[in-house]
Amino acid sequence: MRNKEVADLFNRMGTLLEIKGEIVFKIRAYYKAAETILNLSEDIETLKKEDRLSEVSGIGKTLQEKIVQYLETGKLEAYETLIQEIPEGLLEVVGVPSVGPKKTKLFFEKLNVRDLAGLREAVEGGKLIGLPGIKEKTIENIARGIRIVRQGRERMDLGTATEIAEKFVRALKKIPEVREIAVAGSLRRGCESVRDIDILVDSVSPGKIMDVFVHLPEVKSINAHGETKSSVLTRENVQVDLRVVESGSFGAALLYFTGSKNFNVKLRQIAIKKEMKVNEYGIFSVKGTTEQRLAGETEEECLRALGFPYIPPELREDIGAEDIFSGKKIPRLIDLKDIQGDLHIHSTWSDGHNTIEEMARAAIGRGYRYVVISDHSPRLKVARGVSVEDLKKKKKEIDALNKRLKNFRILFGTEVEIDTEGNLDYNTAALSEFDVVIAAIHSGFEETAEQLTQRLVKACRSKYVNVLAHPTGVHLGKREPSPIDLRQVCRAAVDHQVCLEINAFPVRLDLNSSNAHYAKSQGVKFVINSDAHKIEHLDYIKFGVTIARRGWLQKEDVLNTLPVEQLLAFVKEKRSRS
DNA sequence: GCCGTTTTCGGCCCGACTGTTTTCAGTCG
Repeated sequence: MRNKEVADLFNRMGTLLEIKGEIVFKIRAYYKAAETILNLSEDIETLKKEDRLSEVSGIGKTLQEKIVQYLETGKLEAYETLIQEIPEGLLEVVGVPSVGPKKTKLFFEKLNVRDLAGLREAVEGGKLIGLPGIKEKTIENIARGIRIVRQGRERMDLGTATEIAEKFVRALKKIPEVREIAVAGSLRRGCESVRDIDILVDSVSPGKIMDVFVHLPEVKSINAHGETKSSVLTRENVQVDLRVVESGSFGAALLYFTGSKNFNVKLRQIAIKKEMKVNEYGIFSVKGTTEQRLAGETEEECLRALGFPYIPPELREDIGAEDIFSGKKIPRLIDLKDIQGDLHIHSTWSDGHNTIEEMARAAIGRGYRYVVISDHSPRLKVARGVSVEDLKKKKKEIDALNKRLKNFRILFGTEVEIDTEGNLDYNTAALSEFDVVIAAIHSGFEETAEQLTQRLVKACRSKYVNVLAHPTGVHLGKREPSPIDLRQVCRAAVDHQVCLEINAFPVRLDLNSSNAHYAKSQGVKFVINSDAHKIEHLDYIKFGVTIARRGWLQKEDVLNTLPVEQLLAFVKEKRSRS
């Protein structure tokens, strides 16, 4: 897949054209194309080969030619020409907070600033003083922006972001003037990772709320402090934005601040066609110069005014956008309460922190009907994988516990290693003893895409494998997803009755939502698992459900929404088949 | 640069905050 590569190229093109001062619509076309390509479920090379690039909306004749040229030669002439004129280093300059394309151009033309280092020198050398529209305050802001860039504001995982957001929500809720409060933005949409946190408050005293907010102990510095909108940086370098509106606008504001950006743009375009207007204060009908408010209090009401049913935040993305805007029915998405058991849980038998009993009781406390204790296999030495000899003892412990537990089943499972040849780390005799077998790759990620793909495919062919855990191996901030051929893996999974896991561990979230959406289209069945290594991790399951929802999954797509008997029947059927 | 059951030309989402300005441009989301 070279989709990301092409998308990056177009994004860079867009930014450089912005600095150059091209008309905004041309620039927007590049950005839009980049985003579309990034969200394609199909390989752009396949589309090119099959001459179907023109089917992609937002990609016209010119961009098609550019894509073809780049894919074939590895270079784009237009880009090479552009960077002769606008240095590539300016891409990092324009990335500095409070420096946009206009200032970047100004610094380049007047001071020959060509990259971030150049900007820093110019600021420290006092060179910015005297430039048009630049005074002391602006220079201060730029200096701060440079510091922020150098510290690196990375994307957070959903777990970290949720924690920080909850801290702010708790603190703000204590203000009596807060009538309602909600987290919005990418966190509400459940994005795999988020860059900043958006909070929305319903109140008639915005000033008071703002004052409390910017002075909370978590706040390190204040980016902006206005009447209804403020932005701060926490001590962990996380940006938190707060917006205050009144009740009549709360739904419209929530809709607006939840995004996604593309979703909002689309809504507004539709509104215009219907002689309506959408902003954060409401939905209005526009007749000549008179505006009349039609909705605003709740999201449902706003969407209804525009002719839509309620659209869950997780679906307000590019994935499936065409279905939404063409008026297709919104399916009933899977819900956390549909989950009957967690199939991927570790215990002290390998690298877990809690005993089987402790994990089981915690699972009972969360309303589950069963769990699979799926400890690592011996090959994964760092995780103290369970030896073949110990498996018998472990099974005995589980059997004894099951006799004591009512209305709950502990299943005997494993997360068995797939070695570099695609073989499993337990022999057939051992594998046949498990109730459920999860297979996973934890090493040898440096292999080629083809090799990695074949390892997974071969694992699917084993009559004992029921689940492929974290199929791409992605680990936020540590490891990029393996370049596996998901199409082949999906086919093997369907052919051999293997479920693909949505691993809910916040730094993993693997499959991610777009992969899950694609896999569903290929007929794949799923399991959603926490991969818990201690009791508290069991709650991560909610992030997995969020990802599943973002992938348009329904209850019937997910195996661990079934009662234990049907789960075991699924395993039995495969074993009897091969 | 894209796109079209009002258009092949003339549109292309909307508003807050900041810092610099005497009414607005730039940046951000």
